[in-house]
Amino acid sequence: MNSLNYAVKILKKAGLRCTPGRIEIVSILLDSEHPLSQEEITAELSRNGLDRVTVYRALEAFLKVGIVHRVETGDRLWRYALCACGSRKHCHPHFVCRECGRVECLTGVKLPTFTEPKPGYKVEEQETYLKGICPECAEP
Amino acid sequence: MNSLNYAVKILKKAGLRCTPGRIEIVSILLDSEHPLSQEEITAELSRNGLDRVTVYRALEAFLKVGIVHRVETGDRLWRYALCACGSRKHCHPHFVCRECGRVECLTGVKLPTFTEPKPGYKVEEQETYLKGICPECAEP
DNA sequence: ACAGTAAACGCAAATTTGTTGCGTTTATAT
DNA sequence: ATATAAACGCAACAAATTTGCGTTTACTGT
Repeated sequence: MNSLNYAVKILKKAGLRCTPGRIEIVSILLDSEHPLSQEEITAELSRNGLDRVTVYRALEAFLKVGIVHRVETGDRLWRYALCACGSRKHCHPHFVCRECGRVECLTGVKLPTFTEPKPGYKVEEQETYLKGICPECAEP
Repeated sequence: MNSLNYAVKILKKAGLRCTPGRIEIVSILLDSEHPLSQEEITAELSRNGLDRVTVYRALEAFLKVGIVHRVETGDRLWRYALCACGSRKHCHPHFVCRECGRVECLTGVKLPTFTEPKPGYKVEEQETYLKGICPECAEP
């Protein structure tokens, strides 16, 4: 199934409307290897793209119904990635390159789970960021 | 030793000037159980406090010489805590309460260290945020 | 197919958080 | 005491995101 059709399916399942704009956003996220910011998404939209605000609102709606997760890596940009696990909890750590700023989901890396790291402190969500240098930026 | 005297010591050791403003900022951080934002610090300053910009610049200077570490927990606020370990790397995870927004350093909790989670991806710094509900906010 | 309705949209303006420029004050080494 | 670089205050700026509001559009139920 191509990503446009799959995007429709995702939106329908989430109970959101299948507008051309939202379908395209989901499809862009589907095709991306890493979480994207509003600006990156807007840049990939077809010529007569969407308003910034519309993209922000769509992403917020996606977050609310749990089809994306949101990461903040220290550069004060929200980035969004489709969330296979279907919850807002981050099931994997994220790698952030200090050179190019790209964020990568380390889906293969398992994390220890903390439920109550200190008496009375109940954990609902867990995020780990590994910051460093990615293979492309490490090139000599 | 009271926190004002200790603050002077910290600043001297870091090679920074002991101005009344910076001494007070360090002393506020010393007395705090958790990382503080510029706004929280400014609120705790004595009546004729400091300009926002001055606080930001002081915190930036502290970060540069490594006497504080900075956390960003997803609400787009920088928070700063004195750093016993003397490095900018975060040696412990942080707990973030979804109700009151307060951030706590989990100094007792050990984390597994990743050096190369994926071939070619070199980790320099590692941050873990545990988000949930703190004992005070969990009260019925 | 068609009308009604809530969701989605676009545009303008506002908000929030942090930064820069620049002239003045002050801690500290000499 | 004095020179000087660090620290400061004020005003203006900047980037990312949010809010308000009127218009358009996808979908539900005839």
